[in-house]
Amino acid sequence: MTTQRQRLTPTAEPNGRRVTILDVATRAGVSPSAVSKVVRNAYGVSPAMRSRVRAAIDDLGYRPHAGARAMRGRSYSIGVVVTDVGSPFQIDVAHRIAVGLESTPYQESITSGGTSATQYRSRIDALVDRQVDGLVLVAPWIDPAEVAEIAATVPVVTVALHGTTTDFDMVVDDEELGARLVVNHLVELGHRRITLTSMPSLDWEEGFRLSHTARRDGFERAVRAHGLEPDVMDSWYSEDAGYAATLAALDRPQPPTAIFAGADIAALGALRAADERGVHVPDDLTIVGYDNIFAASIPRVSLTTVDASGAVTGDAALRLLLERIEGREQSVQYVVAPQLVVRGTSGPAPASR
Amino acid sequence: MTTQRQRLTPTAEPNGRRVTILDVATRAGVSPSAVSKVVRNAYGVSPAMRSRVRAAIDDLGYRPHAGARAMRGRSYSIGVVVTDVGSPFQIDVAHRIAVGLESTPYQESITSGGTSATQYRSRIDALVDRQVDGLVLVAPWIDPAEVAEIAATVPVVTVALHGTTTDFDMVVDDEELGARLVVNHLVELGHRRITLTSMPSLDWEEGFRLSHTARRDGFERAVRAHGLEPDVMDSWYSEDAGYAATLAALDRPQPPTAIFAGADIAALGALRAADERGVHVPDDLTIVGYDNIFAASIPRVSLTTVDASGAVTGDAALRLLLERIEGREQSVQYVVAPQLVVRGTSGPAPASR
DNA sequence: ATGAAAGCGCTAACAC
DNA sequence: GTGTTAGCGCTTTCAT
Repeated sequence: MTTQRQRLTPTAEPNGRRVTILDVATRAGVSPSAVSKVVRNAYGVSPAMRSRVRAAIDDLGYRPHAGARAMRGRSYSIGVVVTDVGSPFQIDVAHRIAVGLESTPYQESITSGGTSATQYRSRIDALVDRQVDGLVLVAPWIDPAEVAEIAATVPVVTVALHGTTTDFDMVVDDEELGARLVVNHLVELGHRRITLTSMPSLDWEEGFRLSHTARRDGFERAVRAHGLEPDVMDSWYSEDAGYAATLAALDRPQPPTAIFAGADIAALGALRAADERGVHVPDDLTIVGYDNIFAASIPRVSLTTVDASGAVTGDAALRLLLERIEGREQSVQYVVAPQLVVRGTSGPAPASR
Repeated sequence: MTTQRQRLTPTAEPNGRRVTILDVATRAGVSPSAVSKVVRNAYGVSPAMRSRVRAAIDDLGYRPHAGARAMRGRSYSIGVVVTDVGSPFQIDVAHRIAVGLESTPYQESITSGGTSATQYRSRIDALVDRQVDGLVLVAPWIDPAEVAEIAATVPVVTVALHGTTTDFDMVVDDEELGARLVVNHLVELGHRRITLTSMPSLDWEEGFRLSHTARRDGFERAVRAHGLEPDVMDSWYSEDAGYAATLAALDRPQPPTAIFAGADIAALGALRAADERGVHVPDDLTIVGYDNIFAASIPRVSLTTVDASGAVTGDAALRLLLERIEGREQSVQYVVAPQLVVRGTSGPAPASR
């Protein structure tokens, strides 16, 4: 009880001043550089000194000033930019990174990318201003050329950006495969008229593609492989758009027997459209999503979908990033295989007459 | 490790060095402090100088070094700690803060609080190390005494922490009122046997309460106001727990006619239990949740619930925090009224027929 | 193995 | 209104 126990706030000094490395050095009777070495687990400290310094650190409740560290060495923070905080996959990825970082000296700083490419870019810049030691960009909306520029300054790992580059690391769910799994599933069930509701590709998507484009490409390829002609409606990944697209599809003279909504959120809209029209799912119409969001698992919804495992993706992204920070020079691409999750909204095609 | 990196933004510097305030000053033919003033929109700069400096900044693509700024002045970053990234309310709050910050020089840094009080605390500490100018703590799991300590160092706004304090600002959804709205709704529908499934309170919750405790208190009070005896089951806010609690309640000799699940996620479990048992909702059993998560709005679910508006809450929290940073000394409590959202899972009590 | 000293990029006094 | 100067707390040579 005689010594200053570890204070919760770093203000063990008599005056309210923040505890600095100098205070610790004085207390331990060593030099500031010695303390610095201990803090960073650097080479060249005797065990004796190490323990004395550690004790002083505890006594004083010393915590290194991140800004000051960032000026000379590392900031020990890594930035994560997600585009859609409403996406469970993206949240999962971010969460896994946060969890994985717990056993490291790093801390994540998550930010949501905003609604435009400009905004997205400015978020990244702000992170770079904060001297993040690395960056994970989930489903980046900006031109990969820009990503490459950024990657020249700081290690970058992209998630859900499809393509090939030597400028940064990438982790992708194999969404072409995911789409193929869906198509195969549908064809096995006897479906021949399958409609995909998708999203328009972005301008820069040559060489690189975002999720929806990869899914569309995978869909078209898989459908053709079965000798069918792909039917794709340009829509959007939203509940309303899925609803509208489905109504339009059902209004055709020859409506599809299966709708692959491209994303669960759109599939929910499709489901609503079918329910309202009195079209029974899956007897009259099969609906499949992608993403395996939480709502898809609700028994009353029971949506057949594709699971991309944000956990595996997040783990991989973090590992790649830390490797880069440690000095790896070569770029790496990490591909995760998705899984089909068959639930209640998919069934045999209605007997063709 | 030290490969020659390319520059991030168009810079006139020949080597890859970062553009500093000195470079800008030289380019504009002024002093560094002048540049600093322009950047911070500080007082005492002539329009002529301002525009020259701005031009130099643009030419060079200068961006202030956040760490260096943090050493002398502000870090221009504010920390947001959420406990549950799966909670749409919390995500909403964080998102609104991010959006609100867009028109300010500040940037948010969101972090998820982890699964224990210790972890939660260490996340906060890491944020404080980064010299955040302010902190928003959403549903903080740590003892309010600790929050007060932190608030002595940096402005703090808590969200969803019920109580009174002069040490920090609070934004709360009036969850007692929310619970009362639910009870009144149920009683009006003729229900007399109403069961609340809730969560155990934390140790420190005397004087302060977290959401579930406030909801429980509100429930008990409202039920008594109608001359009934409160029936509360200790459970948890999860799908499985809601499921199990509902099965247990239905197994009673005198099962309830209405279950107030305390949270939507638990209500979904309750719904599953009822569906599995062949108990029709709402004819045989009414189920009500709280939070208005996305899944509650799906037509096939159509859950009656209470909406707390994460948007309004987030806006308020940010406003309060910025006021504090600007110098307000007095603490403020901001209470948001929730709204009952009546959907398809609530109906007239069966017993009264 | 340890410490002295020189900055990192910026802001805030205080000169002019 | 503008420039000069002195650090903020830390890491990193480079002595010893």
